[in-house]
Amino acid sequence: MNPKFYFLPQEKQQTILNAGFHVFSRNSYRKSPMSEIADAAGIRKSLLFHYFRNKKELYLFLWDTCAKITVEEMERSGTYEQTDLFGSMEYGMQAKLSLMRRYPDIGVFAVRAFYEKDPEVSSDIQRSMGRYLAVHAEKKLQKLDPEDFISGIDLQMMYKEMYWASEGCLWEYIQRGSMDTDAMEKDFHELVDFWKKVYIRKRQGDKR
Amino acid sequence: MNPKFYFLPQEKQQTILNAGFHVFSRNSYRKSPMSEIADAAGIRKSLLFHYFRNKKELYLFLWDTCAKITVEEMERSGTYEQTDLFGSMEYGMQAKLSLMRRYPDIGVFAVRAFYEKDPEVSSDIQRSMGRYLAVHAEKKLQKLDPEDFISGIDLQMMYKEMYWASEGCLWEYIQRGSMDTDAMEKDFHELVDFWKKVYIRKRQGDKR
DNA sequence: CCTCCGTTAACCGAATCGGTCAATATGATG
DNA sequence: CATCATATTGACCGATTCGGTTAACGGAGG
Repeated sequence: MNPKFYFLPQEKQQTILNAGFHVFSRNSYRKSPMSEIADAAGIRKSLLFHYFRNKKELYLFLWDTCAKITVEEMERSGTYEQTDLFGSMEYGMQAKLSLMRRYPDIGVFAVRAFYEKDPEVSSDIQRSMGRYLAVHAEKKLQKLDPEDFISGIDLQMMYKEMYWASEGCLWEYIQRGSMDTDAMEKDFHELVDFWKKVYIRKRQGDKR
Repeated sequence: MNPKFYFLPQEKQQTILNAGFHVFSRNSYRKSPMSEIADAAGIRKSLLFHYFRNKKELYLFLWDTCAKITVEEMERSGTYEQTDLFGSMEYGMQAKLSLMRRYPDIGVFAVRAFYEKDPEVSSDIQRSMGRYLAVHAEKKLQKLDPEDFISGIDLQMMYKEMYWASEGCLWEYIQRGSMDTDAMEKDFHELVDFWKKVYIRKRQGDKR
């Protein structure tokens, strides 16, 4: 990638990145034309080729950038330091939302890239994935105290259910095409509120 | 559409339909080549054009077929007659699963077609949608008796949460690319079980 | 042998693809 | 104004792919 790209004004860089995320998130690698990305970025195709030698380079650059800023955002938000389940859930959501406000299509792009089958890029994606695959939050489950939740509840199932619900909510917005992050934030917040009310054990002496 | 298509053996019809659902569900209308569909169906492109005059005709035929068999399956399964919320949820899921066993990509196809923007087909899709848009299950909510559920629960939120969770679960399978309907059935069933345990009010004198 | 018909190979013109490059626009400097 | 470096573009290329057509193939039945 041409280092001159980094000297572009932040805003222009972001526009180009978003154009890439957008097109690659809606089509497979092979069916994502550079021309379409250039159009979405408001520049000419030739300029896009000026910054990135070829399509593959742009694609992998987007993938790396995606991983980089995701990790940055997660650390910045303090999600990892949260010990409470619902707290970390909400923090994680906030991080995701803040990311999606700057890069609306980054989430779908990441998923699609991860499952991309095209031999021209799939191996590179999978290889670099090994580096980024952090020890996922599943560990959280073992630290949960059953006494904090309503009696008899299957904590693993609860966690899975919560995960699916938030993904399903996200999916609804994705399908619609418009990424109204404010509405999403509201929905997510209501979800967490609902979970708290339903799943948390009410102890005698608790306020509320 | 060439009426000869109907005289094909059921199995071959289904193979062609599935090939169409598959390709159109993974790419936009414009980026779904007829050749790819023919390949997926195991026939030559020219034969595909023998049954369907052009791409648009095939696409709209798939859309109509999709609507038709969905309605059929819903009626056959008896989902509409279910009065109990979780019962209708489970019946609906079973109907969806039975559909997806025969037509693995029909669900994603339907969603994608509904949001398709290409001017060559979007207007036709939207127009015919008006005919199929049944009075959705949302009415169910008003018939629910709050006494049946744990006290203080927001029923609307509960319903929304359940919907999202099932969609999120579905999404996970879609992304993975493989439609393991048996595993899905297991997951869905466990979900409903979980909901029942958590949301239903336990009355004194209830068995279990 | 012929006829019928499902099926195909070969082909067509147009469009699109990734990528190149000479030319132009822009802006700073002297 | 002239000069020069840099940012950006238009025009172009060869290869491929697209939707769609058509003549011919090949097997079954008479």
